[in-house]
Amino acid sequence: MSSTETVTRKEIYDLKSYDPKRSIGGLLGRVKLEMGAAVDAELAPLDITGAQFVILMSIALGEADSACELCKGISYDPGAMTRMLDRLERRGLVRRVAHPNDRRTSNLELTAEGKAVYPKLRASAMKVLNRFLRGFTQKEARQLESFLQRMLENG
Amino acid sequence: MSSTETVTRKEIYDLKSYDPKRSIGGLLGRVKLEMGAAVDAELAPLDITGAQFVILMSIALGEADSACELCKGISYDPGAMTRMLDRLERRGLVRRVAHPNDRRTSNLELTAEGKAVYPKLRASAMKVLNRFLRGFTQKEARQLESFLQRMLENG
DNA sequence: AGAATATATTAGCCTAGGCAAATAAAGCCT
DNA sequence: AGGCTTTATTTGCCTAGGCTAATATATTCT
Repeated sequence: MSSTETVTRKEIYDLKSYDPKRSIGGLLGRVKLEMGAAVDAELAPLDITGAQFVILMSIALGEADSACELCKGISYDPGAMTRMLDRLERRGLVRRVAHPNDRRTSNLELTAEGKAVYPKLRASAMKVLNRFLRGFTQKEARQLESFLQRMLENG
Repeated sequence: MSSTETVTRKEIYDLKSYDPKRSIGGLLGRVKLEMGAAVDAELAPLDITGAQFVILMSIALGEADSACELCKGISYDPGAMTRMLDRLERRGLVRRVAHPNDRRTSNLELTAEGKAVYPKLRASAMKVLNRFLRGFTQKEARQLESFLQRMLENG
């Protein structure tokens, strides 16, 4: 064993090297913030917020058809979800339809207007995302996806 | 040119392949959310929130010594910052000291208690971050940092 | 110096999410 | 059927950030 051996660490950051702002944590928060603002700006002409976008997408893609499922899917507060859906319903994008067998819940559907804006939402989000990924190769993007996926599984 | 050539795309996502939830955007939001919750949980015993952590770190590292600089550094609302500093001051972690040459602003300092908790904050944040990065090699972590940095520069 | 401009902070109002309690309807157990 | 537990949603209250206007200093420009 050489006296100058490189120690193989299990941990990524240690007390010496950890710089909050340049760390993955700091960068991640920052990127999320900027990307969120960019999405909001992109959707503003449609009078739809980034938060609403997430809900609309979930419904459109059939990932959830009730408030409860929506909450489970994205760790969102049920009370906040009620109000979110109230807004989307008032806004004419979503409809609550009585569930045939369960009177506790409502099935959620996009209205005609909701279906009409959906492709625009999709395109807007994609546009922003592609902008932030300018200069990335497909391989790098897939790698970044996999890194984030792994972090999620570690959480 | 072969009829089966692979088209080199400039854009990472296209209308066919873009799946919001599995996209870098969706994953990023999710990871941020989970990591934020984990940091909050880790700091809860110290009665300090994740948001407060960010401010305290900025002050501790000398990245900002006034409310205004803090806001600039992290895109935070000035009004919210006033109230944030009010809370930190009431909490006994931060002190506003008169600036000798400019009576509009105050210099921000950590109190003795602030300085005392600082290492704990640092350790807590690091711990959470390392947990989310379990299984990552140093090389992968550096690569992830660089990806995020590039996204930030694209923003 | 005096006016116009820029900067730093603060206060008021609004929106929106988190939490806990309330309500309602299922589902289960016997 | 009657009672206990679970599930789904809603409501009220609290906290906290965003936006705008107000206030107080500084700075700059004649």
